[in-house]
Amino acid sequence: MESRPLRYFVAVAQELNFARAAERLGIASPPLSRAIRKLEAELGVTLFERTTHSVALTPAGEVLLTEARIALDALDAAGRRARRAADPEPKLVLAVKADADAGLLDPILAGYAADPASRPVSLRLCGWGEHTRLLREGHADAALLYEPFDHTGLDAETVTTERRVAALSAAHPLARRDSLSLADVTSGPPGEVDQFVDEVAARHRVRDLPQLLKLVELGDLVTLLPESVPARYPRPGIAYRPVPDAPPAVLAVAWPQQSRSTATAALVRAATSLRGA
Amino acid sequence: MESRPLRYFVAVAQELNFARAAERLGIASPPLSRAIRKLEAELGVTLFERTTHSVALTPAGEVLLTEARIALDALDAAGRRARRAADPEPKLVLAVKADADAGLLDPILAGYAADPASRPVSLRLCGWGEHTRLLREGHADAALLYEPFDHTGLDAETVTTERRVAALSAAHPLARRDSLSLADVTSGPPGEVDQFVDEVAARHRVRDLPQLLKLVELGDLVTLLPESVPARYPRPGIAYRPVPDAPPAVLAVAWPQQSRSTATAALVRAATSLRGA
DNA sequence: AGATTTTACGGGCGTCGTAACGATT
DNA sequence: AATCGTTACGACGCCCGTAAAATCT
Repeated sequence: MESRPLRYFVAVAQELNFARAAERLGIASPPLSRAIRKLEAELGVTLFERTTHSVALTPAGEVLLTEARIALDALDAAGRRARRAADPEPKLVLAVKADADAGLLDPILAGYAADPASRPVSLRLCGWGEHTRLLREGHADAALLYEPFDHTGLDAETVTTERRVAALSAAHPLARRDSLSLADVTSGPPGEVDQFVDEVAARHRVRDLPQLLKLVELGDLVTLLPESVPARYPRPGIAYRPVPDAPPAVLAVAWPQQSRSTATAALVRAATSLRGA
Repeated sequence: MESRPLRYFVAVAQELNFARAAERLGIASPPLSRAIRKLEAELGVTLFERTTHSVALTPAGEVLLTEARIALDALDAAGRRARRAADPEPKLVLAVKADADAGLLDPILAGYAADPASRPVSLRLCGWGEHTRLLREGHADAALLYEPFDHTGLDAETVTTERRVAALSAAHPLARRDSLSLADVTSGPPGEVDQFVDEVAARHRVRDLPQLLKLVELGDLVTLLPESVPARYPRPGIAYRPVPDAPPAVLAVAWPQQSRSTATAALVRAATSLRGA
């Protein structure tokens, strides 16, 4: 199994259209069509159900898509990590989303710097759910992120857990109460709080916390945040109210499972050693 | 990054000899030499320190070797899993080493068969430490195996924990005692028991339990075994003695981390539901 | 009729193999 | 002298691109 046909396959599977996929790959349609047929022949499996005006994945194709993404990520990561291993002054790259650190980034870095195995740290700021991709593709050595996330190929340790607060407009009727319950906020089935939080952000096309808070201030939405946020983002127009029955927010440090780096291990030590504090 | 040069690289890194690696790959030396140079150029990194009569990996090469193995395994696994996904009557392949099941294989299979999500099971018997390779390369859907093992790319749950017993010749002086301590048996630093067990087997080139017991009977060695063994392998010439201070043997069920198969999930349920019993 | 995938054909680039060279033990 | 990695060179094959055909909406 070669990697190039697999890249072609992923492109087609994403576009579900040979012409567009070919364009994205920078080749013409015919070679692409043949490459896919050859791949199907090699595997002895039909990957796409094609009619002239529609392309759909077969069950085998679905499986290959998820597996192929993993394999191709690993391939990219291999090259990138080898390159970085040749760096005479290797930096430790830590992926963090702005403000998604429970205020612990500085103490973690301070504790890390004191470790003899530590290295200079390069922060890689990233957005929603990018952490895991950066780790899997070899762009980052470690990441600081909130659960839940896809643990595939990663190891992780909990850094801290926080209670949640609801953020709502100061003018909102619920703001008059001192404390809220989960049902007041999510209005959905319980136990899906993490999904709820992600969906709120995704639905409004919000990419960072200040934007989200702006929408809250305008009364457009109510959301749940870790309790470390209010102290760092006081807003006159926003009321933060505890939600005692909401499950806690879990901040974790994650790293590629196969990592054998002592520098990464030291960072994990530094991050987890704050749990007691 | 293409997969073929990476396969070539792994071959050279394993053989540390271009000629032998080329032979193993079924090509001549020159193309291999050029492929490696090209790969080094692409990465901008030196992978081997070559003098005419010695080839050694650079640090970057070491990193690439471990990463490349993972990526190539994932690539193979992708093809194999896609093939198997096209099977209209898919079987669940369970990797087990003979006698390394704490006697739980039958109950697990029985419980599994009762699950509506279950499928016909095909047992894949394997040897020392092969389980993880079978999982990673897509040959097996799940494995039943003792800790410790390399968890990279795998998820696992504990099935059961067992106390350990020492197996020694009935004629051995220690056999007169009712109970032994760890120090009597390992004679090495403590806390390395799992390593000790593996090494005993590796050192004597033993591939299965009956062979190992034969050596024990002859008085050639003393080893630690899970306490489920004596009942299934009574031997007049062998004394089994409890070792209370030995850490327990942990039997686990493992599966590829990215698995979304309900059939695999059902097997895991069946295996872990025996914990209480 | 329009859009899309697939077959047909010709050209180029990559990779391979044989042969010769250089270097080290 | 022998062994091993590398360079040189000629050839084969795979993959690509353009053009045309087939098929479904």
